[in-house]
Amino acid sequence: MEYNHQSLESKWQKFWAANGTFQPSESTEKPKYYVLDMFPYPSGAGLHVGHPLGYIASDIFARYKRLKGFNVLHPMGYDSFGLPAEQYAIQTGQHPAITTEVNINRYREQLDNIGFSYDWSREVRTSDPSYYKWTQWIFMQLFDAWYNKATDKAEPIASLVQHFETKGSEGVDAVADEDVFVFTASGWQQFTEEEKQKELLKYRLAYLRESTVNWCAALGTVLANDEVINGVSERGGYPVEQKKMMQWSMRITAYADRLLRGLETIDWPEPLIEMQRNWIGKSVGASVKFAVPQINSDIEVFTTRVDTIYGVSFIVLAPEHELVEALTTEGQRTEVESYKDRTSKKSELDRMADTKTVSGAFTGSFAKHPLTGEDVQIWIADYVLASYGTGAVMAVPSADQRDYLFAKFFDLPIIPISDTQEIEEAADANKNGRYINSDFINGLTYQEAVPALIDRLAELKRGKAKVNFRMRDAIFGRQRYWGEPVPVYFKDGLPYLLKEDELPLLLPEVDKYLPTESGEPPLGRAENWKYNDQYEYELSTMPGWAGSSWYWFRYMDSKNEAEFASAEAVSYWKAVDLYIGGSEHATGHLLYSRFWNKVLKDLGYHNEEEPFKKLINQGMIQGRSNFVYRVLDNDGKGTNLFVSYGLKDQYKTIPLHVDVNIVYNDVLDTEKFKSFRPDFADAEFVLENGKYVCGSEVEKMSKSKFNVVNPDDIIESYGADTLRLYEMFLGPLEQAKPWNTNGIEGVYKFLRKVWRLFHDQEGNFAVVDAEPTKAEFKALHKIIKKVEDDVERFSFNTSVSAFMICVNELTELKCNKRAILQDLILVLQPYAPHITEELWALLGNEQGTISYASYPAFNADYLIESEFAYPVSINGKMKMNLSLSLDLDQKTAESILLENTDVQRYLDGKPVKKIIFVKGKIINIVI
RNA sequence: GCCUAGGUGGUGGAACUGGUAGACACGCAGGACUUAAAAUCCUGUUCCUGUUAAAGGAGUGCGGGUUCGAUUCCCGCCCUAGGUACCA
Repeated sequence: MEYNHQSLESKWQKFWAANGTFQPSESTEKPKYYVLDMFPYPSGAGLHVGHPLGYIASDIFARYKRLKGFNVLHPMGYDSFGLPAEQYAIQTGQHPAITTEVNINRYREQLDNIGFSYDWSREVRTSDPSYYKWTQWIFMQLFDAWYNKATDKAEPIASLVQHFETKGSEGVDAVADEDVFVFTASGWQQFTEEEKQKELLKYRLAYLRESTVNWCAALGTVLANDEVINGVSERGGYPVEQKKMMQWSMRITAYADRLLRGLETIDWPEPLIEMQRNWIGKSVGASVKFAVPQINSDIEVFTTRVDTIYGVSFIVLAPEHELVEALTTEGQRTEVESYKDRTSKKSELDRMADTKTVSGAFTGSFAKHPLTGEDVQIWIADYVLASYGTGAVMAVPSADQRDYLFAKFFDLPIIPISDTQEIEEAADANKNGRYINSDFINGLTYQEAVPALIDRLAELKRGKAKVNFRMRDAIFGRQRYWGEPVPVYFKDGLPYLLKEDELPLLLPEVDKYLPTESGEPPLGRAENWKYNDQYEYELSTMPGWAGSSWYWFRYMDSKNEAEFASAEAVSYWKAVDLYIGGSEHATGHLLYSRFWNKVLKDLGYHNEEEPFKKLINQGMIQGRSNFVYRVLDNDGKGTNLFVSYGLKDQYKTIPLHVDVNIVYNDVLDTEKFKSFRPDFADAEFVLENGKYVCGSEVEKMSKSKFNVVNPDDIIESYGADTLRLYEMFLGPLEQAKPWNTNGIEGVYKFLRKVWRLFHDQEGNFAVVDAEPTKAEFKALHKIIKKVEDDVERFSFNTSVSAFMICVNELTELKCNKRAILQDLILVLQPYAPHITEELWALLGNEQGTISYASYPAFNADYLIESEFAYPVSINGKMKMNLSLSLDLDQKTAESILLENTDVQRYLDGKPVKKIIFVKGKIINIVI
């Protein structure tokens, strides 16, 4: 029988599905292991060959762990709320649920073809009411919680209410809005219900507040900061403007420090950790108040270099700063107004791009330096951002380059503050010297000056140590249809939660998926969209990241109707042990998930501070486009003559994308090319060596570039096992690489060789029970050890090579012994599950039992060779081969060496200075 | 600018804590089997010198250093990819 991947693979895929082979047993002595893939958004284009890379890696790992005796949870689902289905609905009127269903079915079909060991009985879809019921439930938990800094965790809002009732606002140390009131217990009791709710909203983790949002008019929705790239929307590239709106927000800033600290406890790629760190953007410094007597107010600034305070020669405010109006004197009003006007006209994009030109305007007012009491000028300039810190900076031209340029341009004083500063050409921010021109810190070092200054400022009530974060609270509303409804209704303008048993709040039907005439979100079109026919429901829906911020819990207990997951399931499966996905989610999904995980922990639903213990980023697979070269006539018009790549420089040509699926190893199938496009039907070719060779280029995989390779086509011709092995063989998992089908034959050949090991030349099954030789055992034990090492460090590409070497060795040895081959396919099973299941069955084992078999043991004895020749260098240069027993001790080896006449000849009679041993053998002789 | 990762044959890539650089695969060249093709198998394939060969020399982005020995460690530079930015 020949290796027939098609019948064999579908047979085993059906077997696994019918037998529930990959459902973990809930009651077991085995240790648990949770392997998770980032679930996909089911787009209409289906999977291309780049998508499954990470899924294949995690599947290999999951199958490996099962063979190693773990109880493995390896689920899959769909992040099925999202913009494309809604855009499609706007264009065609088809309900997004239908589009989504169709796309999911196609995804499922494609995924099934690859032979993944998912437990599909746990599948989740974020757009399914039985799922989003719990997304809404979690929103309710967040609404009903506040962050207590004293206990450093979130607590039910009831504990805050109780505190207010008994002690008033005193002693509450919360992360909250800035405009919270101060009141006594009786003061609280005198609040009306409305006033109480209004006050509590300032503390809730999910809260409503007017905030500046990234409004994208073209998409008709607000976008999160990470959905805006360089001032345009990530999706579609439409312009984004700043707009004030009432918005649901999540108080993620309360967790800034814990999100930062947690990064040290998890095993994630360094670049990803770095990205989250930057995103959170913690800066340790001080806030300092500069008094402005004219307006009887203070300007508060944030600085990370309080030690430079005696170098302050002016203050700069963002043009949008709230005090600018009051500070502007009559004489300066025209100038300030025109400057504000100019900056407001500049788009965010221009303002970011243009960091070279210095601009600003003097307000005419002065502030008092908190320590010297001197007057410093107050300016406005667009290099100060309203959105960071306090929107105001103390300018120290001698130590900050931006301040330096500003001071030079407007001819403001530059005061050196350190004896090591060199400020002829540029600012010098070094902290190495001792201070000068700095009153009581003169002569001190940086380490001494900072605490002294903070103490003095605190004494004067002009400043204090402060930590500032770049991260903002996350906007949690989208003016969109295809998302989770927020389980909230409004009474007298204030939000109230639905009751828990009223969930899920189902997404209502609408006539169109567009905003209403009055500019309300699509839900404004729903008929009678009211709570108890009386109170308006929230009209915005949740953002895309809501459903994905907790989904790993749902897999633990996906059918549970009473809880998001049972306490038993959550305490058994704990956190995700291995998470594989792309790095594009670094500051979105992966941050929000950590946030929600911490909230749910604080509220007592589980006990894991971090949701994803180990994370691997699979590299993106790019497309590799092929080109043909069309010869141009004298008028520069395209002819029907195409010239091969190597000869194209002899003609005037224009490159055209050609479908990579009619090109093999860069050689064009000219017959297929003629039917590729109607106008190529009578194409003629200038060949080289009888072939038409195409050019190539690495680009993004996309339909328009004709470089999309569909996994289904590969599986059709080579099989899923080949696809799996080849995707791993392509290179290191974490590295980005172009897809190139050229090498796939080698992997396919390998699988046929495996098949032939079990069969004789006539194709009959021919495995014998004879005792294996030492050489055969050695080949086997080498591969067992290698694969074990490789899988544990996710080096799948080197394993594939090792398999090839092993099979070549066994072929050479004509090995057809059961004891060897049976273990070989067990080791190969995670990589190529179909062919190994088939061979396992051919060996007479019970069908399907391979998944529960244990990984073969590796025996070191077979790896140790007793005697062999190996090279020895003299003074680092390769000189000779020695044949020595390995387990010699150093002294014996030395004496043998020195007595050996061959060796002496190489040493030229010189004395030996040193003999270098590595792992028990002589590597080098120094003379 | 800053942060992170990386730079090895015609190509993808290998070399685990410094120890025979180029495993394995593709491609290419030659050969066997075959009427032929497919499939399969064998040989060669870093570059330079050398008629084949024997042999020698160079060689892991560039320039230095440490070491008996460096793709690996250190210093300085160049380039590529990803992230990020008037963040005070």
